[in-house]
Amino acid sequence: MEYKFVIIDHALEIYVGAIALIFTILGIWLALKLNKPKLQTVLVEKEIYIQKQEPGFVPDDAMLLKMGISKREWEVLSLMSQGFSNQEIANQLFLSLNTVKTHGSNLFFKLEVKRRTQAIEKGKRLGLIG
Amino acid sequence: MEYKFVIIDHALEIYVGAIALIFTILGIWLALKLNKPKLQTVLVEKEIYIQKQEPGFVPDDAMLLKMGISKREWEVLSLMSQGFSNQEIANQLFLSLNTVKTHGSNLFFKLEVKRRTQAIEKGKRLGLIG
DNA sequence: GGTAAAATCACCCAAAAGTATGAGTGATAA
DNA sequence: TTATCACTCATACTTTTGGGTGATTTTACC
Repeated sequence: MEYKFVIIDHALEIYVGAIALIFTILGIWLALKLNKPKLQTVLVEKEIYIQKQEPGFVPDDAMLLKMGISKREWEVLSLMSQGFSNQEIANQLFLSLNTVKTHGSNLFFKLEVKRRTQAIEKGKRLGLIG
Repeated sequence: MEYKFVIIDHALEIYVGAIALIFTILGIWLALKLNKPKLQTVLVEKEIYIQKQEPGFVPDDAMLLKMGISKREWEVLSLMSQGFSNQEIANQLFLSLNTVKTHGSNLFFKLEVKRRTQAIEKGKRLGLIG
C-alpha cells in the first residue's frame, strides 16, 4: 500500500529521473562512439640490454681435451652459463631432463666442482666458455 | 678400619701394580716419542688455475642505482657469481640463510630474472660485477 | 665383429634454491 | 610525527638441482 502511494505521488519525478538516466547513458555511449577513432599512440620505451657475447670466442680445445669434456657436456655447460634451467636446456637440445642432469653431473665431476655456478665460473676461467 | 686392613694386607701387590702402571705409561710415552719422526712428507702437485679477475674492476654505480640494487643485494650477487651457495654466503656475511634468500629474491626481481645463473649473467652484462 | 667411449634415459632420494607472506628494527626524509 | 626504506629473520611451501645407480643405444675405431 505504502509503496503504491509513493509511486503514485512521485510518478512524475520517477519518470523524469528515468529519462535523465537513459539520456545520460545515451550521451556516454555517443561520446565513446565518436571518440573511438581518436586513437592515441603511447610510446613506451623498454630498455633491452643486448648480450655483449664475445663475438669471436673460441673454446680452448686443448683445455677441453685435457679436462675430458665431451661435446654434449660442453653444450650443456654453455647453456647453463647463459642462465637456462636443466629443463630449458633439455628442450633446446631435444633431450630428456634426466639426460641433461647426467651430462651436468659428469661435467661437475670433470671440473671438480659441486654446483653449476662453480662450473660456470671455472669454465670461464679455463676458457671453455665465453 | 676395613680399608686399612685391605691396604696393609695387599701393600706389596699395590706397590707392584703401581710400578707396572708407571712403566707401562713410560713405555707408551717412549714409543710415541721415538715414532714421531716417522712422519712422511708427501708432495702432491696440484694445478691451480688463477682467476683472471678483472684487476681493477669497479661496479657501475650508475647502473646499480638505476636498477635500485642495494649494497647487501650487490654483495650477495657478487658472492653468487663466485659460485658460493646461499648457506656459504650467509656464513661469510654473518647472516641467516633466510636473509640471503630474501636478498636473492629481491635481486632477481630487480634484475627481472628467475635464477641465480641468470642474475650472474645479467649482472656481468650490466657491469655490476666483474 | 668386437670394443670402448659417448650419449641416452629412468628411478629414487636428498639438498639447495626459490616463492610468498609477515614482521620487527633503525635510520632518515617529509 | 608519520612515512619510507634497507636490512634482518621466520615459517611454510614448491621447484630445481644434484647424487647415486643402472641400463640401453649409438658412434667410432681397431
